[in-house]
Amino acid sequence: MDAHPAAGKALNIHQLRTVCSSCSLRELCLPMGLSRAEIEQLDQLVYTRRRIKRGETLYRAGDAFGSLYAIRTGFFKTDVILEDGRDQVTGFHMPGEILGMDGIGTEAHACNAHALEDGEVCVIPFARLEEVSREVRNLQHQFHKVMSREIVRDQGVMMLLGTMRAEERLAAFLLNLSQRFVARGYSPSEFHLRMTREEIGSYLGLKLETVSRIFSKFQDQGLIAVQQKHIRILDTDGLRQLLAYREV
Amino acid sequence: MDAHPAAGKALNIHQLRTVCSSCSLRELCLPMGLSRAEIEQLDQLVYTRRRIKRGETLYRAGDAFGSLYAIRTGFFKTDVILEDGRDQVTGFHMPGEILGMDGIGTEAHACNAHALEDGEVCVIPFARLEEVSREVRNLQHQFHKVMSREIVRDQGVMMLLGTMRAEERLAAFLLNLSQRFVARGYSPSEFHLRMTREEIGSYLGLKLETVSRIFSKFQDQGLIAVQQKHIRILDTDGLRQLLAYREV
DNA sequence: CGAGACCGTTGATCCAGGTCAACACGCCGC
DNA sequence: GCGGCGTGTTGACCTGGATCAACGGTCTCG
Repeated sequence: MDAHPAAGKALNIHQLRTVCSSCSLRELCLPMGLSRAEIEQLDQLVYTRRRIKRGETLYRAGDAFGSLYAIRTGFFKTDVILEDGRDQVTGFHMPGEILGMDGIGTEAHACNAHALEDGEVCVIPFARLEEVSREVRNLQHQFHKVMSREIVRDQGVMMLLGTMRAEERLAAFLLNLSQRFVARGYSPSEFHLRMTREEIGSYLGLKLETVSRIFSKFQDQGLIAVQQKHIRILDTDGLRQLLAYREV
Repeated sequence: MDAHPAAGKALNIHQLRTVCSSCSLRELCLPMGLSRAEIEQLDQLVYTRRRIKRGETLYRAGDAFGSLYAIRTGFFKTDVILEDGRDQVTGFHMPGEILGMDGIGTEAHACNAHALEDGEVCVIPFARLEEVSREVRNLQHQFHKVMSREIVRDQGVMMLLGTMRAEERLAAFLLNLSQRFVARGYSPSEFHLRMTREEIGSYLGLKLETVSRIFSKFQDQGLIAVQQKHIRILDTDGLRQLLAYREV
């Protein structure tokens, strides 16, 4: 801690830490592809952060929609719950990803977003985002891309749920996580699962016992090493072949 | 046919038929909620139509993305195909719905869009849409809502594929179609399925035999009357209860 | 209007994954 | 350090829907 910060420069350390232009995730998040000047315009609208503790919700289905949230740190899940209690995890979300776009259409959130570990999000007031993106062409386009990619991601999940067998689903899940960890500078082959077997199962349309069994099977086959939530991928190609493999 | 159209007024019958402001779907489609003046600005960018014959594709996965498409007439399906040939129908689409948003993120389409019957779409050049929506606040917002609703729709499909049993899936499917037909002024209880059992199965993550069997079962139970592709819903509440019904 | 290709239905059988049950292993607070 | 609870593993068994197979209906196009 600087006892005597140089005047001016250090004045806004807190703000500096808060803005997109100095954020280490800017290459993954909404500012992706924007120029320095454009990111500075983004800075003007993203000035609030929110800390979420593990187990807490960022928003719930039915909550009035007002903002999007960019994940800064922590791991989140989104889910939808039916009246009868069945729930479907619709996604796991990492730093740099945007949450809350489900709320735009109806002014109310359609799903629940939970923190799987303590984390922090940047609050992006949506009306302001629309305002600024009317002026910053690239921001507008970038935001459209983010939404579009969410639609494509969802199609991938449908494919997984609709056509794949249990082993393929798990393999696809692990490879997808691995890829996303790499993009964030983490190891592609060794990571900590923040979610339970039940949550993985819900996401993949499987029961927790099945998830557990297949992890054990993959371990027996030398594809991965599992120790509770700690996963090490030993044979990426082997996992890939599980996906590619088809009788004909 | 007017042999002697009144001068002036009839000059642009073709154009009149082409613009959003005189389109009967404007309450469902992109112009939803826009003022007369705003819709006229939309007219300036939507001036091309494209006819698609049954069985033809509107676009294919990998095609360069340039435009969105608003369905004017006809029934479409979108699907994703894996290298090994398995395919997943990701949606069935009716007049007033927007196709192509999957392409924005990567500049290339991520799925295939096929016409299930002869139809016509309005071509919406995407760069122009972004341009105009930078000027027309409500158009911008409306477009964001359309994308958001697509995301929410996808979450519904995930729920269906991930947590529902075969009968529930079919019941949900029929109720969803019924609802969308009503919104378009058609009968809620009697309609023609444009897709095959196999396509329904693909969408619902079931095999065509299962779809066929459950249709027969629903018929035996007096819930619906099926004759090939012609469906009559006899007991809407009965179908709803299939969804609501849970052991606890 | 007749042949052939789809498309849909139904029956018999099979099996992937669900269900139920027991137990093991952290991890927490006391 | 101990009891209890949430989480994960594994086994035995069951079942919903897949698979395989046969056949009937209907749309299409020459």
